[in-house]
Amino acid sequence: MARTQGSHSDITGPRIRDAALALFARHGFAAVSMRQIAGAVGLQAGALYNYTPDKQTLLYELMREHMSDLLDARASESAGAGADPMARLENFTRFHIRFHIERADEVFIAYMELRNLIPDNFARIEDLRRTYETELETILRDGIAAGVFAVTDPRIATYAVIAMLTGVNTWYRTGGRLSLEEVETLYWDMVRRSVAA
Amino acid sequence: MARTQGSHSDITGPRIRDAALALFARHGFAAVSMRQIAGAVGLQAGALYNYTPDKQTLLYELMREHMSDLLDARASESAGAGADPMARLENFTRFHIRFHIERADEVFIAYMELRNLIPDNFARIEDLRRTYETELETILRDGIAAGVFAVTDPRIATYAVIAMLTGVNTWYRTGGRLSLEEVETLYWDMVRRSVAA
DNA sequence: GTTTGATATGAACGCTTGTTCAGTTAAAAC
DNA sequence: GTTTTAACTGAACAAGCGTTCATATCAAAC
Repeated sequence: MARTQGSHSDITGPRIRDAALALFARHGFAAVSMRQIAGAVGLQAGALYNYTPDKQTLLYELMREHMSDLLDARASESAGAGADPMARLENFTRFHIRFHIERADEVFIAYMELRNLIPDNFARIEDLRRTYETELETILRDGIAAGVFAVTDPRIATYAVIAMLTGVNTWYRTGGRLSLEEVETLYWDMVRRSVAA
Repeated sequence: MARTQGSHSDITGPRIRDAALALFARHGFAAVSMRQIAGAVGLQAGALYNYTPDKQTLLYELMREHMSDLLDARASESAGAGADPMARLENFTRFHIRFHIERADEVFIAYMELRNLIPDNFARIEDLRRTYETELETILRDGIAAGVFAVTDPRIATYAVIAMLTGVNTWYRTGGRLSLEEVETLYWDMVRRSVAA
């Protein structure tokens, strides 16, 4: 009988998700067939349905896990960040760049394939994203209240900073001209100046 | 006989491109069929091949025209912009936001569907984009030379500013809280501070 | 009024799609 | 050693895909 949730050992489920992730990132969700995914892990297409109820859910789970990982990783790192808004903003900036570069495929999918989610799933992913962005907005508001930031509209500034940071993914390649540490510092410099009082 | 380039009156060609544009933007290139496009303009699928040799070229032409329009519009506006780097940067910033919001569908496609282009077409579109971005990089370099900008890495700063500005498209909706003029001013404020000496 | 030629139809082509399922396999449970 | 059960295959399903083409339509040209 078909079965969607894990049993005892289950190494196949993650392998399918990894293959789907790579293929979706390279060719796009709509352009990848279940047969291609199955082929990438040495199975026939029908066997995939032991691990996912359908293709849509496979995509949704990839996105949900990614956003969930993002929020968990962020929670770990912001835990010991102290109260100073400037330090928190630097911490957020460097974290965002590092995490997003480390998971370039997941990030790409989470941005590009939103329209392939059914409305319910779309709303859930957007909710997680809003949670993440709200932390940045809070940092900005705290900094304004403390007089260290001069920002007219914290919500718009949040969008602006996130877009700028996520943009690193469009050009950064490992082994290029700049190390990740250098990139972080360059961007932190621009973020700081764009909001500092 | 089939024919790909315009004849005398030709209102159908543009109507097909408009329909394809809207459908590609909403559902993605791979998820839209030639029959859907044809249906949107009241034709059968076969008739589309009087106007385009294939689906791929239809996509490529949409992107190419968009990038071409962008470069033309930019050339017109930067013509009378003077020599002051600060003024040129403000002009570029406001132009970018305005043009990209006015053509949200085209922008969306030009970013999202790059991977559906065959390599030759991809290279051509990227070339046009690089031309556009180079103007911003030149403004930044001129401003550094003139001592009005303090930017460590002009190429990275170009990427950062473009990403920040294009990000407006992900949240801006006409009739929302802020007018386009207000958005331009908010972003110009952040761009200016992020690069000013 | 006939001819021309562009424009459209609608059926057909071969192929791929997501998904289902009866049947095979092989290992674990008793 | 037999039974149970999860995992997988391979074929099938109906539907849809991009594209081609013989044929029809109909306005403009002569």
